[in-house]
Amino acid sequence: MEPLNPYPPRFMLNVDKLLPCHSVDCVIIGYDKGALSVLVLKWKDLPLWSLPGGFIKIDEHLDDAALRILKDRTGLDMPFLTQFHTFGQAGGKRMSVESDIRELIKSNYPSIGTWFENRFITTGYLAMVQPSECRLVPDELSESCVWMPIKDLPELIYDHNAIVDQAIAHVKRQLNYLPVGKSLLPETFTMKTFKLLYESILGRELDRANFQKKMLKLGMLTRRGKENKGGAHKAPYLYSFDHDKYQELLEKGIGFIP
Amino acid sequence: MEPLNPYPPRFMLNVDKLLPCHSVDCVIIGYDKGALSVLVLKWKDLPLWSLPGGFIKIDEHLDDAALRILKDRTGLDMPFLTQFHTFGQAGGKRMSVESDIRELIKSNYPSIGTWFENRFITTGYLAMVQPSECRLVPDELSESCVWMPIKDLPELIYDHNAIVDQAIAHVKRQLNYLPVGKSLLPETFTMKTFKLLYESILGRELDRANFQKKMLKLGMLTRRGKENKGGAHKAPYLYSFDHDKYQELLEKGIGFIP
DNA sequence: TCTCATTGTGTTTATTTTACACAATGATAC
DNA sequence: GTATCATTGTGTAAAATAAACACAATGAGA
Repeated sequence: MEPLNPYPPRFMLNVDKLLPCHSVDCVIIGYDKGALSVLVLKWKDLPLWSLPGGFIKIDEHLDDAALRILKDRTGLDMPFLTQFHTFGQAGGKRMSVESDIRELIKSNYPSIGTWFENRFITTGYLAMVQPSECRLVPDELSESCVWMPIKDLPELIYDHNAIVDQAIAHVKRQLNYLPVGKSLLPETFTMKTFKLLYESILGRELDRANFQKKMLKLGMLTRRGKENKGGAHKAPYLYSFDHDKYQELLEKGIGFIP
Repeated sequence: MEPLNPYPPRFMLNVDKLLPCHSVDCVIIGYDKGALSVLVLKWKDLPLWSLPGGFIKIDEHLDDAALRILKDRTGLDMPFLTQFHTFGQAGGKRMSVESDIRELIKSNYPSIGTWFENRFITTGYLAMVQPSECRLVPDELSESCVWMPIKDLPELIYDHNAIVDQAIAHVKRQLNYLPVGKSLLPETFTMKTFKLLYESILGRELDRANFQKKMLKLGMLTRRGKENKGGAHKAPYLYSFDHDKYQELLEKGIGFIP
């Protein structure tokens, strides 16, 4: 005998313990093989993609809600995480897309009730992580949780594409105050990797020689030996961050890039 | 015959049409006589000071709520207004102060009911205005609405003092991207006034000659004649902004100050 | 051992920042 | 009138920084 409903309710929100008009969306950025990626969720049974997000418990700090969501998706405990904007749209584009999605949710997950019909204000959080450190786990509504190159993101629900754009713009503008290197690079890395990271964020090429000299002069890098696995060329040094010095420079907002 | 309740309900919130867990607090900054000031409200009948704030209507954009609150207090239609942080505290300091205030509100404004017992997430908005352009109007809970020098603010309710501090820190850090001159200075001004404004924001002295040359070189100032009312000294030029050029420089984030 | 893309560092030039000098101004005091 | 003087507008030299490019060293692969 076939089940009557091919999409039985597998998801239950404890709605009574959540703030009814505020949510969190996370733009989780990773860097791998020379490109920036964002963590996105593929919905169960539905042709929808979205950012990892969630709701805030009645007695939970907003930042803690973001941390919890991040930990649930990536397993990470102490990632770099900061809010970058609160999106307060009441209607317009968001609502028009939402109506389709609401229908889909209603028919597939009737147990959620009218929760998704609430009007939510959502705070966008930016996280920067090392993909290799993550143990990706989709949420109850999703079938998978994957890294997608920022240059080639699928269409996301609501205004999530715009949220990603704004997160990237934030990173670009706040570059001198964000721990991009420390958060996105592995423990040791070559100067070429470091420069490529900056170039993918800034969207422009940097002079190799000047980048190298500037970074070294800041005094936050420690040489860790040589990487002997490249091709037919000089083996580059490996570097790691002097975390104390790095933090000190960041707080003073001393620029890595003018 | 005396009224039974010396504090009759004079204030009614249309609670049904408001988001129940989100509010807006405005740090409205003005500049006058060489000092930065913030607009604060003195509560009716209570020894309390607070920032202008309010709630968001169900179908209102968060930014529009902030605009509405700002217009209600100052009469201004097109001020510079931007959000700078969303405060998501669930308990701690905020709640402990809040309990006193809740008692006061309950006994004095019983019609409000338990609204103020909700847990609110609040988005801080920064506005920069010219005090001389404002027609100050207190809100329903307040008896007055006044400019207070930032250096000498009274103790404010909740965590409003911390919100002000964070707003100022935001202005300092984002100085090169915020229209401080255009927003805070009158139509015409002397270079000395302009420099004093930057000095009060940055909290340090700037070289007079270099400041002047740099600002002139940017090409956003128009000379408007001389100010002939000073003391025994050379009369300074008056300047005004070339608004198009000013906007262009701001968007590119070209620095006024390195 | 020769090749060669890549790497580390040096040098030169242009630009910006900093510090300070100095003449011009114009209301005030005499 | 005119001498005074704090302030203002501009200039200039020194120091620091950024940009552009040169070049030798490296080391796996041919």
